[in-house]
Order: sequence, then structure tokens, then C-alpha cells
Amino acid sequence: MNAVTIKDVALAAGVSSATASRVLSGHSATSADSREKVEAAAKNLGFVPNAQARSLRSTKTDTIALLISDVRNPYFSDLAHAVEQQALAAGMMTFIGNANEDTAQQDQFLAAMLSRRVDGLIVVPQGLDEEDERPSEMMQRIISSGTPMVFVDRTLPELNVPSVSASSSEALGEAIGELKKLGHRNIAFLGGPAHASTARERHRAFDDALLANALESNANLHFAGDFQAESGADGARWLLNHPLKPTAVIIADAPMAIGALTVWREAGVRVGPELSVIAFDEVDAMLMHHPPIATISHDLRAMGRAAVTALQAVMGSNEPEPQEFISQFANRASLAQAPETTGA
Amino acid sequence: MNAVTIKDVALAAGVSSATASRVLSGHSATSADSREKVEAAAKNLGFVPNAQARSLRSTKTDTIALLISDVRNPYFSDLAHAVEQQALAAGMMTFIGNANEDTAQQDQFLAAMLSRRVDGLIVVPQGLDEEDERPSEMMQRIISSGTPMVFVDRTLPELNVPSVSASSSEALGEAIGELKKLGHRNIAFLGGPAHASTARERHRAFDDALLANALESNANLHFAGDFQAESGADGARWLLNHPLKPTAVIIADAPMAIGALTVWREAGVRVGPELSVIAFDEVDAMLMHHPPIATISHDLRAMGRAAVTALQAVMGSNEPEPQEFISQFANRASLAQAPETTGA
DNA sequence: TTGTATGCGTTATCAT
DNA sequence: ATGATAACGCATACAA
Repeated sequence: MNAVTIKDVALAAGVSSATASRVLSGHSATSADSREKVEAAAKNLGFVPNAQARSLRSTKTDTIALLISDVRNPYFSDLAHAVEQQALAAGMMTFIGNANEDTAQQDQFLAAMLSRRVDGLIVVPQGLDEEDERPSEMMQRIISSGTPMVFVDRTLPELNVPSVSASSSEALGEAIGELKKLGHRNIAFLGGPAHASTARERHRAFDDALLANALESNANLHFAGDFQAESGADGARWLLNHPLKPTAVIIADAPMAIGALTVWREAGVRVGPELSVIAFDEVDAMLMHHPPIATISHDLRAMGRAAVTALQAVMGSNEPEPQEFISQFANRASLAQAPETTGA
Repeated sequence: MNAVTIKDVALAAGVSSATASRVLSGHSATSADSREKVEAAAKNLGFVPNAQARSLRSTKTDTIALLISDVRNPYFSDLAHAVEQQALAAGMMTFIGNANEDTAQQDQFLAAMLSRRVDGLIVVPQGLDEEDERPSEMMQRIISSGTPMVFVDRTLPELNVPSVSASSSEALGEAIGELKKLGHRNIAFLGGPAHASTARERHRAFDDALLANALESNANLHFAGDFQAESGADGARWLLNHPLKPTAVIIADAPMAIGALTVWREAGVRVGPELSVIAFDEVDAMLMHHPPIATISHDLRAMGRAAVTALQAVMGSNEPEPQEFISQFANRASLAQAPETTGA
């Protein structure tokens, strides 16, 4: 059993617990002699400092929390990896939590982190409450607690929390331009849930891109999903039955794209020749698909790093500069000439 | 700023901090009257208990740690998700850590968890030290600290730690049987690193399955990778240049499979007709591939749940029953008749 | 440079 | 059922 405290170490080293503490935390001045003795004793006894006691006293934990909305979405696990590595380099541990696209789970994790007095929070926020359209009580509690927090990927504009996000306007402009050049006119959009800022941004950018390319925006060509695979499948079926027979489609995230592609495969729709597909998020599954799916993606490593940097600024009570990353369009074989149709 | 402690709550409620504590932690008997007052005051002041102080005193954290070897591998993020959900149901938080297939990172995370006095550990262990073939010092320290720990997925046989693992013998038996029926004789194996027990188990089961199907085992048909994509790519090139011209291949995990499939695609090798492929781990990318890749997989949700249950047994100082999950073979279009060859 | 003493926020003990 | 008080393990102000 582990009951070895700093007192035991001090005793074994023949010094006071204060000296032992000073040696082990490496701060104030200590003599070479005591350093040697204390370090030997600590190693000998297998001393593991109690982080609870330490940070209870020093009011810092050297730990940040990262809340993502879906661990199983490779997009977010990439982001998590980037954040973790960057935080590690800055000497901080990262607690990764999963909201599961659910506000209640988000709040539970945030409560646990608040209770554990993490030094800061990096959050992919869930949306506002459906009923009263306000941020969750927990969000407000965090803010009034003064715990440093930044948003990453998504944001809640009404909250004035520094955010690191991405802009897909340019990429979508390129993408739609390419589709138009190939002869597509009816382009559908399988979007995410309106409560996610990224979903709204992508939808808006889609409409803007149509406009910029002198194509008509048609609300009937927008399907509202929820960023999960099942809703992508629903969207795929919706598209197959659509009276306007769209020849191209943009899909707002990878899980939805996977759900949709599965349906189209089963329905015998040939992606590329019969239906041009562009998906947000460049994950393995997009590249393994035959033909490879054209994607719009961002540099998640950079976003993760930027989030940590922004958080550090807040922790040092500086105002971080708002960061926006520009998405990239990658053209691939899933785009092809629009098939001849009787439609517009 | 958040400086509201239980004392503030007690003061506002007009009771002692002891009573406030009793109400808020829900244990001992309290009067309906004080319960009401304390809860009101706590809510009012936005009281968030300090978990550090709490567990410093109570020597429990209601928190377990889960160490996986690669967050970005969907296999492990599925496992993480299952563990987290099950732990949540049991009232425990989960700290997820990432070893990045690296012993040093593993040990760093374990040290942090030990220092934070988690109630228990669920670990996908990295292998033994390359030089002295012994478990890392940190592993030994954990064991001698008496912190409850179970291994999941992989194990270290020399350590006598309860483990939850999978057996792929049956599934590989079926898989190889199917390949033989299709006329394959030279079947290659792209394996994982010998330090991972799962890699050894899969390799052994592969050899056994050849034997059981009256096929010859040939060490030259085994390629040693490291479970990462790049080594899968190397393995794919190795296979293309192999003198025996294998017509079928088993790949030990999803990242390696993705690396390999990418190489074969670029080399113009038609998976299925020209090369039959079976991959461990059923992830999206395997199903999106054209043709869909036959897989051998286990029920990760069940494994995750079993790991939590086993850990709870250890925490209650019971010996958990060793658990072994049976892998499933899923036949798919990536298997086809062996092409005519001049080889054996 | 080192030791003594105090406090971080909470819960357990021992009274009442 | 409740209150006063000590204690958890560590870091720091102060004194020496």
C-alpha cells in the first residue's frame, strides 16, 4: 500500500519536511547535501507526491481540460491529439472529455473539471438550450467562476469567449466553382444541426458560394442533419427521392458522409459518375472510398496548437487574438461531369 | 472569481460546516430543515465542491484512468467510449490518456494518475523494455503501490495483472479456411510489434490456423510491422516484391491495413480479384473501401464494459474472473478466387 | 540554507 | 441531528 508521504521522505533523509518539499518541488534554494539525501530517500521509498494536497495548497493543477463533442469522430480525436501534445510541451496534463453531442454530458464533464480546479478549459461547445435559447447554466457558472476558457472549432457567439475556429468560405467557393464548371446546377447540401456554429457557418458559406458562382440558392436543396451517421443516411435517402434530382452534394461532416455513402452504395448509386460528392473532413474513410471523396478540411494540428496558445494567453490574463483557420478544398475523383438530366 | 467554500454555504444557511458537508455529500443523517437550507444556500452561491480537498480527506476520488495506446485509432476510441460510459453508470469519472504507442508517454501518464490518486487504472499496456525485457519501472511502482489495475486488449503475461482480452483463433481458423476453399495457398501476414501481446496472439493464431487447415506455415510470409500505418505501407511493398507472390494477406490492425491499401491502390493492384485481403478491426474505412474489406473484430463495447467490471472487482478486493472475448470473422468482397499463378 | 508553524477545503471523530 | 475540532499531504511565510 502507498502511504509514503513527504514526511517519511524527510525523516529518512534526516531533514525537515519543509526542506524535503523544497528539494522535491525544485523551487527555493537548497544545499547540495540535502538535495542529494532527499532525492535518494524519495527514490528509495518510491515517493509519489499527492497532487491533490499539492494543488490544494498551491491553487494550481498544471492541468487543462479538453471537451470534444464526439470521441469516435476522427476529426475530434485528431484535434484532441494535437491539443494534448501541445499542452504536454507546455508542462500541462490534459483531461479529455466527451460530450457525445449532448449538452447534459457536456455539463457533467465541465462540472467535474470545475470541481477538480483545472487551470483552464478548451471546449468544443454544444449549442444553446433548445427551449430558452440560452447557454447552459454550467457555461455561465464557469464564466462567473473566472476559470480561463477558450472555444475551439465551434463557438457560442453570444458568450464573448475567445475562440479558435475555421472559415470554409474560400474552400466552398472553389468547390462550387469546380462543380459548376463540370456542369452541375442542382447542388444539395446535407447540413449539421443549427445549434452548432460550424454547421451554421458551413451552410452560410454554401449559400454564399452559390451566389458568388451565379447559381441559385434553393432552400429545398438543404437537408438538416445532426452531424451523426444516421442523419447522413437519412439525407442520402432524401436526396434520392428529391424531385429536383440534384447531381452533386456537399456533406457537412465525416460521420454524416459515411452514413450517406453507405446508403448510396446499397442503392447502387455510382458516386462520381452519377452523383458528385464533396465531404467536410478528410478522414481515412473518405480516401479509402472508391472513388476517393473530394474533401474540405482544416489543419487540425494547427487549430489544436492555436487553442492551447490562446488558453495560455487567457491564463496569463492577456486577450488572445481571435484566430481563424482557412479550410482547404481537395479535388478528387468523386467529382465528375453532371449527367444529362431533364431538370433545370 | 470562485472562492466560495463550504464555510460560506454553512454561514449562509445558518448551520455548521459539518452539517453543510453532511448534506452536500448526502451521507449521514440530516434534518429535512437543514437539508433545505443548505441546498438553497449552495445553489444560491454557486458552490462547487473542491474535489482536491474532498479526496485528500476521504482518500477516494471516484475517478479511474484509462490508458490507451493510440487515440487516433478508432479501435481504441471505441474502447474508450465504452469504458467511459460504463464507468459513468457506476458513478466514476474517467481520465483518458494516450500512450501514442510509446512507453515513455505511457509512464508519464501513469505517474500523473498515480499522483492524482485515481481509484483504479485500466491500461492497454505497452510492451516490455527493449533492453532488459522487464516491465517499466512505473508499472512495478503501480503494482507495489497497491492501486487497483486491470489490463485490457493487451496484457503483460509476466505481471499477473487481471486482463480482459480477445482470442482470434476461431475467427482466423474460419478466415483461413475460407481462403483455402477459394484456392489460396500462399497467405501472407502483416503482423504487429512483438512486444504487444495482441500482435503475438494474432501471429500465433495465424500459424495455428494454417496448421489446422493443413497449409504450410512459412516464416518468410510473415512481415513484422508496428501497428502504425507507415509499417502497413512498408508491408504492402514487401508483399508486392515477394518471390512467393502471395495471393492473400491478413493484416493485424486497421492503421496498418489503411497504409497497405493505400499503397496497393497506388500500385494499381486490384484488391479482391488480384489480392484477397482480411484486416483486423472493423472500422469505417474498411467498409468504405471498394470492395469492402473482410474483417476480424471483437465486440469493443463488451470488452470495455468487462474491463470496468473487472476493475470494480479488484477495487472491492475480489479476484475478477479472467475474461476472453472471441473475435468474429466477417466475410466480404475483398476475398476472391486465387488467381492462377506459376507459384506453388 | 533550514526548521517551525500555519493554512488550503473538506470530511471524520467525538462529543453533545 | 448537530457542532467543534482535528486531520488529510503539501507548500509557504516567517524566524532563525
